[in-house]
Amino acid sequence: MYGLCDCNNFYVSCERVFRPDLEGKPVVVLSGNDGCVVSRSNEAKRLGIPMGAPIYQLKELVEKNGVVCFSSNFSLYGDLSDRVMSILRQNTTRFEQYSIDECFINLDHIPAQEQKPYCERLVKYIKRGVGIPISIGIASSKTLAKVASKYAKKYKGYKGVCEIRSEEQRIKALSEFAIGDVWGIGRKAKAKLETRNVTTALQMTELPSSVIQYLLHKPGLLTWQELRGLDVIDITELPMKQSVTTSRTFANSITEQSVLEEQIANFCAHCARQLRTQHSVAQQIYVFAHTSRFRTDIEQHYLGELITLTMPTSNSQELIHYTLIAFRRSYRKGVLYKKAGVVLLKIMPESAVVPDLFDTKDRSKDKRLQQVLDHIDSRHGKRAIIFGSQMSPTQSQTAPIFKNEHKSPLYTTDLKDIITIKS
DNA sequence: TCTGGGGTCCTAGGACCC
DNA sequence: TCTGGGGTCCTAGGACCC
Repeated sequence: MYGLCDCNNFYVSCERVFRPDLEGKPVVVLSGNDGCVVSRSNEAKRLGIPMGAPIYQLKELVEKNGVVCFSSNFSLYGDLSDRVMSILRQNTTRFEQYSIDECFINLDHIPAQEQKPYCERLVKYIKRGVGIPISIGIASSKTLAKVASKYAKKYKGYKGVCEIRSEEQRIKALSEFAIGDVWGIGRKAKAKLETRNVTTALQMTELPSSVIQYLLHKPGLLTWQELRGLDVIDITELPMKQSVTTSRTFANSITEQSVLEEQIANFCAHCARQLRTQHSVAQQIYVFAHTSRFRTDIEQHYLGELITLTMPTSNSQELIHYTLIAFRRSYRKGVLYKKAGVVLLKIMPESAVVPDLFDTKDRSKDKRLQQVLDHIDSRHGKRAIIFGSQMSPTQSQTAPIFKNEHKSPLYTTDLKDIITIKS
């Protein structure tokens, strides 16, 4: 049996840990650049604030009801996520983290009739110890456990834990569960199933497998089996990410090359640092930048360049160097760039790199330098020391690049001294 | 005026091989 | 007139997730 543990309204709950006065009030957390609503308290949901809505469209509703808005604060959410996850990890023999606020725990080390009370104690313990409310769904497959967790969240009477164990419970739960809410059924799959008059999860399980295979292929078939109680979806925790992305939307469009390059260098450095923390290297870089897709008054422009390196690396300086070369290949003067990003691909463990006989670079020297820089970073905080390319050489940009007007405190020391080195 | 960010898996089709 | 069969690997794009 699995327990799917899901933090309730996670980002909002994180903000409330430090602001208990906001309990019972409508609260939302916004995406980067204070754009869209990405997390809502129950009160905000009740006001009809939809997930993903641009906040500027809700101005009136927000003001009228005193909705409290927060900019996203990912170091805070990551921190609280780690605390919740480490408790759950200690309470199972098999732990699989699925996202920042969700994980599956195996419950087979506990007798069947004890599993529900055990999970109820976990819910209480995490609320008391970390301050985050969670829900747990118990079932024999991951998809059914997700269904159960939705019921646990929906009805107060469950005290945060709902289980689907008997066949009767499974039929009952699925017969009232909308097809589009099933894990793995997105917009397209929902539409296809509706042409076969399927609107509930139960009706999907009643279609023959051949029809599911024809309509939805392998992923759909797996979901179908899971809904029937079979445990077939594997969430193998990849020890290493297969790609690393850093991208941002700017508060105002950027046209100036030097300003854009500074941002792109920053994105690249951020990716490279992530690579090093997982002791891996990348052999490909994809850099992109484009105009706002919502603007109809200007010509859309999309820049995307892929570079393959002869030697995979995690060295910031080297990655920034090639990223900027790629970027300059297609930067166009006068274009209003609204978003940009860097993706590192072809990732492999550092230990798997085979030295190149004809390599002209002194890699051990580069590595030692990088280690010193990382050491300074870890001691004095991120961006304590940065490359020159990460700072704009021109001062013409006066408007802020990003918007974060409602960010909660970081509870970490600010760095005043910034050392710059030539890159 | 203003509209997020970061991932994974699967499939079809092309290139290439014998 | 008529142009095979079987396989692998890679890539781009679609779909989905939180």
